[in-house]
Amino acid sequence: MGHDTRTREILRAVSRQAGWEILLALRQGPTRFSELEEGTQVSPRTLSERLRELVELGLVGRRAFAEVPPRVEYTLTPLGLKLLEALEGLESLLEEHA
Amino acid sequence: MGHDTRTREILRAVSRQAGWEILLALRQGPTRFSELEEGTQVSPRTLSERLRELVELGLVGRRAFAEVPPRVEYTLTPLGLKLLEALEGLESLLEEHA
DNA sequence: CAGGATCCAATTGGATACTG
DNA sequence: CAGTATCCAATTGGATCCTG
Repeated sequence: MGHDTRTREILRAVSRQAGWEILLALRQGPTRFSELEEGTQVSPRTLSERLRELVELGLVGRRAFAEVPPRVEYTLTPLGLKLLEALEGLESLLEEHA
Repeated sequence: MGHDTRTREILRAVSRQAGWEILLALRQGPTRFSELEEGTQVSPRTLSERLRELVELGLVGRRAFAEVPPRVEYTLTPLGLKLLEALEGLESLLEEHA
């Protein structure tokens, strides 16, 4: 384990269940838990776990509103956006080479 | 599931056990199975599985020599090298932002 | 609505022993 | 040497039900 641990954690999170889909969805703007649930077709258990990871890694922001019923919005952080763009760059690099 | 499946498989493979370490080791030049085993500290089971994936994905090349005892050398393909470089670029992008 | 808790199934990976 | 086979432990994720 070296200084690259963080990068690997990020790659791991993104490549795991619903990771990539969440980032794509959030690029459209702030998104609620239930919207992500529909969009990603993933179980609440997994969705909440993945979101927690992504928030912890600084890729996703979480904002809770004191309302009834409760509302929580997830957003892409600037870092999350950069990552997503970098990954898409990587994607086209791989496509050329296919 | 869309056209990005391949990219995700690649990210997944690299972020899994010994994935990244294999690519790093291979950049030094052709490497044998046993050398990778020592270098990555991973079980033969996992190492062989990961290598098979990476070969299948086109990131790693495999060359077997008809010798006794047998010799097999793994190398980085041009695509593997590009990927590694891209990932390192991503790494420094993430570090700035840490 | 946004999750947490629980139980279970599938996947992943280690340890060890074995073979072409 | 370069793996494969087997058995087992740990991790991951789905389904379902529950709650602040």
